[in-house]
Amino acid sequence: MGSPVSIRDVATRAKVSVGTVSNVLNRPEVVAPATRDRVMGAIEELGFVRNDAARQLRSGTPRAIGLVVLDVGNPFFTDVARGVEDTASEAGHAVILCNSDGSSQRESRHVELLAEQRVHGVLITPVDTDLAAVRRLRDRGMSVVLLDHPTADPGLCAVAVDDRAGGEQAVTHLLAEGYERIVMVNGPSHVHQARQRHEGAVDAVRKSGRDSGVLEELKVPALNVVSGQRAAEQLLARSVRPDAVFCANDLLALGLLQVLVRAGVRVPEDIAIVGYDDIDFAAAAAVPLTSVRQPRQLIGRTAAELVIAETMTPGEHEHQHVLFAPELVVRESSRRVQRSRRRPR
Amino acid sequence: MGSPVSIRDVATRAKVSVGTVSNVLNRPEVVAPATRDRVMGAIEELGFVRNDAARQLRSGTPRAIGLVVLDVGNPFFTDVARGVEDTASEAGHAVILCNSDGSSQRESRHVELLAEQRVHGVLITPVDTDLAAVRRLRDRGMSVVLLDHPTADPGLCAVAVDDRAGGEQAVTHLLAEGYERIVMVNGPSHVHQARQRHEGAVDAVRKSGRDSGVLEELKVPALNVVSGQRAAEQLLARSVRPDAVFCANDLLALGLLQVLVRAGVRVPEDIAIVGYDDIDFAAAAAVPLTSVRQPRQLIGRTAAELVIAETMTPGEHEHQHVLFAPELVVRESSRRVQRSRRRPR
DNA sequence: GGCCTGCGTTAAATCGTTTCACCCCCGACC
DNA sequence: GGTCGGGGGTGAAACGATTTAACGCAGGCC
Repeated sequence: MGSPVSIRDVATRAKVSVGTVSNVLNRPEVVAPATRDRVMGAIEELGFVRNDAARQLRSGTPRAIGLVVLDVGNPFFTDVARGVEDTASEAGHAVILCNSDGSSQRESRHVELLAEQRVHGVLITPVDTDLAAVRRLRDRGMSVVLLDHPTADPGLCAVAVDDRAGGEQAVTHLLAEGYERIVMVNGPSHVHQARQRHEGAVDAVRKSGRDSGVLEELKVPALNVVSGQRAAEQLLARSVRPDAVFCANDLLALGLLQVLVRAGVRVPEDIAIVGYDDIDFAAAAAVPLTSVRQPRQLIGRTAAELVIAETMTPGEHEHQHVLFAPELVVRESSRRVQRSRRRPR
Repeated sequence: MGSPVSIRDVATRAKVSVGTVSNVLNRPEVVAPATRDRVMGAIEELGFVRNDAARQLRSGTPRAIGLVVLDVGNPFFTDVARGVEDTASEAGHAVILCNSDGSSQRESRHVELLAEQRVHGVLITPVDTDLAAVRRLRDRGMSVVLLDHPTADPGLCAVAVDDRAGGEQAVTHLLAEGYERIVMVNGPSHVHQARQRHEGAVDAVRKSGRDSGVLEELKVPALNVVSGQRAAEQLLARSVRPDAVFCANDLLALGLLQVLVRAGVRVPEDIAIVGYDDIDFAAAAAVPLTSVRQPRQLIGRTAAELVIAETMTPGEHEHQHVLFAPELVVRESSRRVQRSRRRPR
C-alpha cells in the first residue's frame, strides 16, 4: 500500500543484504543472475521505488536541472523549454521550470529554491544584466548556462543567437525588396536583444549605402501583442506611413498585423511586415509572416547538453559561448511582387 | 568557494551544536536572540544553503510538486502551468514540469521520475483514459490531481471545466445569432474534451427545437493549427458552405480563420467562427475570435492548492472534484450584425 | 540548602542509499 | 597440500539534515 518500502525491505524479502540490492540497481553485471532475478522479483512484488533524496544525499549527484525563463507565456520560451526537457529527460534528469516573469524578486526566490534542491545546473535567462543572481549561484559551485543572453564572462557557458545578424538580415531583405521607409518597432533598450537587433538593422542600412533616414526606430514598452497593436494605431494616425515595418519580435508583429488588416491596410502591398522569432503562430497569421527564425529547440537542447557535460567533467570543463546564426524565413507579409488574390467563388 | 558547506560547518563557526543551528532555521523562536544572531551571522559568512535532499530524507516532507501536461506548446497549458507555478512557489514548493506530448510512453517515464523524486503530489493531464499511470502513482501513496480530465473515481481530486456546458454555450450563441448551417470542427473522439464539447453542441440544438441537421461534425486528427487549416480547405471545396463553424479549440480556429481570410471569405459575414479556450492569441487574430473562455490560471492554482492541502492533512482529506463553468466571450468573428468596415484613410 | 522548573543547548538516533573494506568458499597453480 | 585469486556477497560507515531525550544551569520555593 503505502510507499515506505525501502531497499532494506527488498533485501529481507529477497534474503540478501542491502548492498546486493543496491548492486542490482546500479551495477547489475556484478551480481549472479540467480540472485539478480530474485531481487528483481522482490522489487516488483513490493513495488519498490528508489528514493532519490537518499540517493543524492549519499552520492552527491543530483538528477534535476533548473530552468528559469523570462516568460512562459511566450511561445519562444516554451519551445526552448521543450528542447531542454527533451535532452534532460533522455539523460534521466528532471527539469524544474521556473518563471521569473521579468521580476528579479521572483527570479531570486526561484534561484534560492534551486540552490536548496542542489540541482545539477541552472539554465537561466537573466532578468538583469548585472547577473547578480547568476554569480551567486556560481559562487556556490553550481554550473550555470546563460540562455539568450550573451556575455563576455569566460567563467560561464552561454547559448544565444546572433541578434545583430538577425536584425541585419531582416532589413537587408526589406531594402532588397525595394522598401524605403522602414520603421523598426522595438522594445525598450535595456533589453539587450532589442538593442542588438536594432544595431543590426542600422548596419544593414549603412552597408546598402542608403541614407540613414530610411530607417526609423519606434520604441514600445514591452515585447508583446498589446504593444504591437498600439504601435499600429500610432502608425495609422500618421499622414505619411512607412512602407515596411520590422518588429523586434513576432508578438509585436502579430498585434501590428491584426490592427493594420482590420483597418483595411493591405499587407504587404501597402505595408510590409517582418517579425522575429518565427514562432508557430507567425506562419498561421492572417498574412503569413516573414520572420527571423531562431533555432529555439536547438538552443534548449544545446544549453541542456552543456550543463550536463559541465557536471560530468568538473574542473576540466571548458566554458563555451555558443552563438547560433538566425535565418530569415520569407513569407507573404514582405514580398514585393503584387499577388493576385483569390476571391470567394 | 565550493558549495560543500554543511550545517556542521556553521555550527563550529558559531560555536554551537548542529541542533541549535537547525533550530535557528526551523524554530527561531525557541533559541535565544544572542545565539540566533551569531548563527545567522555564520550562515551568512559561509554562504550556507540547506540541502533539501537531506531535509526531505529525514523529515519525509518533499518540497516539489510534479506537473505533467499534454502539450507545452499549447498556450492553454502554459497558462495552467503559470497558475500552478504561482501557487506552488508561494507555498515554497518547486514545480517539476513534464511534457508528455500525448505519448503514454513519455508519460510513464516522467511519472517514474516524479515517483523517485518523492514529489509532494502530481498534477496530471492524463494521456489515456484508463488512468493506469495515475493509479500506479496513487498506489504508491502519492496524491494526484487530475487536470482537465473529469473522473468519477472518488479516490482522486480533479479540476476541470464543464466542457459540455461550453459546447452548449457556443452553439446556443450561434443559433441565437441566426446561423443555421453549423459545422463543428472537432478532435478525435478518444479525446474526452472533444467528445464533451460535441455533446454540448448537440444539446444546444435539441434545446432550441431545431432540426439536428443544422449541426454537422467534422473530425480532424489533432487539435492544432495545421488541422484547422486542413479543415478550412475541405470546407472551401464544398459547393454548399456552412454559415458558421465551431472549433473544438482556438488553435483549430486560428488555422481555419487564416485560410478562410486568405481565400477572401469574410468573417463573420460569410462564415462565423467560434473557438474554444480563449487563448490570448484569439483576441489578437485577424478577426478577433469569439471563444469559450476557460479559467486557465485558476485551474492551475486550484489544482496546486488541492494537492498541497491534501498532503498537509493526510488521511482526513476529502477528495474533491472541482468543475468550473466556462464563459462565452463574444467578439467580432461571430456577430451577426453587418459592420461597416473602416477603409484606409 | 535541597529541589523543582524552564530555558537553552547538546548529543545521539534516524531517514534510505551508496560505497568500500572485508569475508567466505572453491578451484587453480606451484 | 598450502596459497593465491577471484567471484559473489555481506555489513557498516557515511551523506547532511531533523528530531528528541537528556542535560546543565539559574532562580524561586519551601
